[in-house]
Amino acid sequence: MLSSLPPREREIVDILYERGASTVTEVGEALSDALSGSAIRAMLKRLEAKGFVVREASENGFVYAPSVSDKTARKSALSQVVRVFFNGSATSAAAALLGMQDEMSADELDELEKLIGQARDGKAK
Amino acid sequence: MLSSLPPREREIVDILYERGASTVTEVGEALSDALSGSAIRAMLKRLEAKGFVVREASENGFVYAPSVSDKTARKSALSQVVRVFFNGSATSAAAALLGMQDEMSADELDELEKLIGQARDGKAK
DNA sequence: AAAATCGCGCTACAAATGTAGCACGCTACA
DNA sequence: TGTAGCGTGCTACATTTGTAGCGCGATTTT
Repeated sequence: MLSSLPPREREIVDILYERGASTVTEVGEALSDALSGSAIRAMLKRLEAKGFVVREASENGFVYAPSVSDKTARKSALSQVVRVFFNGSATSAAAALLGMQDEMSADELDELEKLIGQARDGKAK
Repeated sequence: MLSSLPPREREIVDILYERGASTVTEVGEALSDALSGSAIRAMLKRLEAKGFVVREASENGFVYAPSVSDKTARKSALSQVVRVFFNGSATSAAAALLGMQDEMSADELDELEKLIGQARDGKAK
């Protein structure tokens, strides 16, 4: 569980999910406050030991990536929030998302409507 | 930011959001693994010092509550997830929520559709 | 009123976390 | 062809977390 990670480590995996596989330097750039390379490496190492990230060698050094698939991670992050903040109701969470619609275009709303239709169909069957 | 909290402290605030204001004992019951009362109290104390929880005396001891309103916390939790796991797209997050629709009834889907309509109206104006 | 409880705060301490410094090997290029 | 620069992997260490034990006052129980 991501939520079992200490803040800094958590921040780093988050970066990895946000930016995708990255090198130590890239992680450093994304960090909220600058850290020494070795500090970052140490974090990454622990993360690797705990099994949250994997690394792979490439030309300019290692690239680190989350070991859990985006898909899985998303799902668990989402249900976490739903449980804690929305009484387990995915619907109210979705509603809240709608409320932050400054970032939602008309097209996106259409898209969502379509998805709702599909969900309903799936249910009907 | 909640995400700056160490795992255990985080777990405790989560409980506070999930269950609402609680006593030490109640927190203890909700905890994933049993802790001594004093351990919990110590956590809560730190949380209070950091300003994440507030406490208020009542008949049977203190009740602890998150200092940040549910509303605010929800919003920030949500946008956190959206940023990290959904490339900042609230829409795809909502879509993913739909995907977890085992828990969504037809009524809820209707409700959501209505909300989309409203969002669209708000935009149109 | 002595004894058993209960919630509380304090202190203490082991373990985990957060961070930097150092020495090493591999480029690149003056 | 040395020397300046990366990226790396230790090791070390201060701080923070995570947890329990102890002693205290208030409340209940015999």
